[in-house]
Amino acid sequence: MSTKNKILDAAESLFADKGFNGTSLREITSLAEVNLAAVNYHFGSKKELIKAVMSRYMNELSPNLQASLLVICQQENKPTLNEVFSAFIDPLLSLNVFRENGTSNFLQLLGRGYTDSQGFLRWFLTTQYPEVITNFVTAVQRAYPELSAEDIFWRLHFTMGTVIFTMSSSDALMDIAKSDFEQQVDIADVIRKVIPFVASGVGAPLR
Amino acid sequence: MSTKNKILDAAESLFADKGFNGTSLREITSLAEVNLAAVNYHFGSKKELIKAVMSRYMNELSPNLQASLLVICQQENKPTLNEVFSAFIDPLLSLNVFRENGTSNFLQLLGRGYTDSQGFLRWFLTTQYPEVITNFVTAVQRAYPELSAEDIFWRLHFTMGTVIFTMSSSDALMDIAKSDFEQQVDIADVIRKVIPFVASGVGAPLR
DNA sequence: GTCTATAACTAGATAGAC
DNA sequence: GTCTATCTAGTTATAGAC
Repeated sequence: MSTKNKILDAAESLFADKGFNGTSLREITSLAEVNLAAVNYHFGSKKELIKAVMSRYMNELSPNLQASLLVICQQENKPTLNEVFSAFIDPLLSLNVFRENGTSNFLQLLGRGYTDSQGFLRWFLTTQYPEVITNFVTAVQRAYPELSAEDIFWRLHFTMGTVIFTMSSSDALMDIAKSDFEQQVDIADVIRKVIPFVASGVGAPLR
Repeated sequence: MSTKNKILDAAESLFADKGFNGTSLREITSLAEVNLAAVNYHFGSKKELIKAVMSRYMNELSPNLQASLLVICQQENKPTLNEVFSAFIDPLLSLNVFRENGTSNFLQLLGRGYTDSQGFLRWFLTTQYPEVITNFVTAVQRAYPELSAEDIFWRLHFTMGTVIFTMSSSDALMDIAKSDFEQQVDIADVIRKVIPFVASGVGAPLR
């Protein structure tokens, strides 16, 4: 395995766990068992390393998600909101095949991107991968045409909040569920629990 | 105004904006216009300062929220979920009287506590202020008795995620709403928008 | 490409004068 | 209680030998 990939793998799990600010290049290179200077040789800076970690996932997820949403948008019958949100399940879970713990790592990283580092990652994602958002909005509009553009805007942000926050504390939540309820849950279970919640929230009656 | 309070005020707004990890004691003391050494003199350490900032809000909010939830729990008729969640509105908004931007600062800090600093703040809040959670769970159980304890646990965390995430990016969201939809919204409006969303999410049908 | 060594800087914390 | 000065340890980043 190349040095570059060893760094990406180590950075990914440390970033997901401790945030971007909370992780030093020294921790990354020592977990990756490569030299400290290698990060700057291969990526130029810590900021570029963060982008590279996220891009590796987005390039894997984005086409799958596009395809999945396209099916929803092009089907004859009007989709339900549950169907729209369920379109995320397979693309997200396929990240687990792509990389060990891929789904939860990716979603945690996404959460970090919105809270760490004053939104530079949010800017990066929305400018580099805008189609994902556009397609999603279209799908929601088909499912619930009475929702105004403003309401879609607000409720989609509520949805992102629910998912991102849940995923960024998913390890802790799964631990609590295990100790308090003897409930053994994995990331797929969490996704299946959160979808009815957000679908119902987005579909809430208007005033 | 005392040095101690100047530090608390400065720390609060910097922490809310840039996170606990992202804010240095030097930034805090220079915004507060006090000496660097004053933090360690008055609070002992940065960690203790974080606790002090949160405690100031929790001690204000907690009794108001308790009273508000008690009314819901003791009323004759079974409450709706909308009523339960609406019990949060006044106590949260009263933080704006207590401190400038109190509502949004507090909710942003709460969000930071779940993602920064590996959950030490979550531990602090749940052990120091357990009644808040207990009363809330009781109210939800009255409104929706079919929900199991596990489901309540998960859905309440989804709710926290929605609210906390929304509030921690509320400034950005209100700006976008203004420029894209000519919609002038304030923090109270955002709260009124989010409540039907979470009430409907918590009330989603079981499988 | 990979290493050592180190520059240049920032962090939290503290000793001791006033 | 408040200050300056400083310590120790951490950070990112880079220069230059191999």
